[in-house]
Amino acid sequence: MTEDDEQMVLLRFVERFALVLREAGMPPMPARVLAFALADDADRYTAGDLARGLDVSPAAISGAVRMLVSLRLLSREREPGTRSDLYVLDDRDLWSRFMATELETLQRFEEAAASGVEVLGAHRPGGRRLAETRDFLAFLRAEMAAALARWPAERDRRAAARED
Amino acid sequence: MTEDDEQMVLLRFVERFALVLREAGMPPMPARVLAFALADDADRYTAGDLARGLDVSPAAISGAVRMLVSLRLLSREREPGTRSDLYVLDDRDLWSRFMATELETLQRFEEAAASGVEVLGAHRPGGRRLAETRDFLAFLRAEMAAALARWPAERDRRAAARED
DNA sequence: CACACTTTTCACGAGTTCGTGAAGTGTGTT
DNA sequence: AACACACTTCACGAACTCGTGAAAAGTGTG
Repeated sequence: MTEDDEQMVLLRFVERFALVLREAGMPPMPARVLAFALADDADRYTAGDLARGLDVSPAAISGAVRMLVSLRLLSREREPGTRSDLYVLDDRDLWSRFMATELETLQRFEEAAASGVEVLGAHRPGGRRLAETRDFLAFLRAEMAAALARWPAERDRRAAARED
Repeated sequence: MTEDDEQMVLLRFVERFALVLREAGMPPMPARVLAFALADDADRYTAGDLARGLDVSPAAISGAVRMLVSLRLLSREREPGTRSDLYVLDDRDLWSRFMATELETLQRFEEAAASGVEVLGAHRPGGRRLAETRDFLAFLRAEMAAALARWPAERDRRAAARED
């Protein structure tokens, strides 16, 4: 397999994975950058690396990494004496952080439902449905947070099991 | 508070709640219809009810309810001898069903990650990251499914507690 | 201090999505 | 059988999103 073939395989995967991220609400370019940083073998990238690797304009990278950094899915580092930032995908708990943003979404749902109960009144059918919604969301959010907290131990347990 | 004022309060809430649904990936009109059906006091609606209630064209309702029905968030009923379908929001486990679609998204992530491990190779850094991703997603999906299964009992427990 | 290099900002064009009005379809009524 | 009513489909216009190229800004080097 030539180097170009490998790159092709990688990019095809990137598009496939990015598509799922997009369906989950992430804009196309951040999705591609995240998928690429995850699947490519390097563990730190300059903006130029990402642009060349994905074969897109540097301008597109700029916006994408800004979003990913703000979501804490990528972190920016700077080696002293160099003129470009390095973007690092901290894979140790990348997905916990990804899910943490989902939890925030869940919380916004919950707050919206709660405010609905307030303005519409809990005694009416609509308000009662909203109250149930709010309770369910609160329950689910707590459960998810607990599950996320359990993951590191679970991961180590699995890794230890594989050692045997 | 006049009837119009109440309607205004309701519609304001609908837009607020729909916004969160949209941020979670639902198109605007289905989001509004779902929010309206949830917060308004009726428990079944004709397409016309929804169009008038939301003050949008019947055409917009048509597409929105089709999507919501296909997502099983709304169900279609037909009273014999009437010429319009009735849309029912089955609030008993509306949110479990909503979350079930989220679980499918999670599964697509998982499958995409797994296929990446296959084509890229588990021994390389990128492949290893994807394998961890796959494992995390599998863990989380199992945890969420378990939490969803616990909800009905939990809800009843809470309802019983309120009775005291 | 000017230059070389990288990244960012900006404005534009292509493509997509959304909701409407108008026409069409289906169903029950007279 | 013709009509009345409700809903659906379709094509359009408006608004938005996305990624690009060009210009600007920032940063280390000679």
